[in-house]
Amino acid sequence: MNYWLFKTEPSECSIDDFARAPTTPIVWEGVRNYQARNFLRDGVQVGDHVLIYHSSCKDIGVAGIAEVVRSAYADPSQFDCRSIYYDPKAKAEQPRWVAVDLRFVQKLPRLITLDKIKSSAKMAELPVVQKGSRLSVMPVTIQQWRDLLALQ
DNA sequence: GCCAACGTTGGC
DNA sequence: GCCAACGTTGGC
Repeated sequence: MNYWLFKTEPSECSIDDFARAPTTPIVWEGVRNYQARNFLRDGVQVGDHVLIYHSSCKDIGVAGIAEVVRSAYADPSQFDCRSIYYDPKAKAEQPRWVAVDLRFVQKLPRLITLDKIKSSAKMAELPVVQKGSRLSVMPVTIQQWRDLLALQ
């Protein structure tokens, strides 16, 4: 089992959206970066646990936890010309992008803020605090997972 | 809205 | 395959 951190802009989809419909699978689509896609396609497995991280917003940080319930499949939004994620170069017989499905596990009682993560020496190696790190899907070690959740 | 740090594109 | 120009991300 692996651990991950997924970034999302809460104005698009936030932990509260998931909490409101906790039994509805969360379709994680729209990843349009090859390195992040490769993690999704080759690494993310059913049963993996995921930190939901809110970015590009007022309250930045880890907001909750989800679990993978479906591994990588062709991201439907790449074929949808009305979608902001539409990719005219993607072909049905050779999809470029993949999606996974998640299940809501919990919203953390309090956000683990980026400030707090940065101020923890144990989190120095966490990809999300590395300079220039912009991946929306990043691996997290079990130790980082435990240490991070211990910050709350 | 600024800007650093990427990633992508396309001409050559 | 190089690299300049352009686009995007995301914290501040």
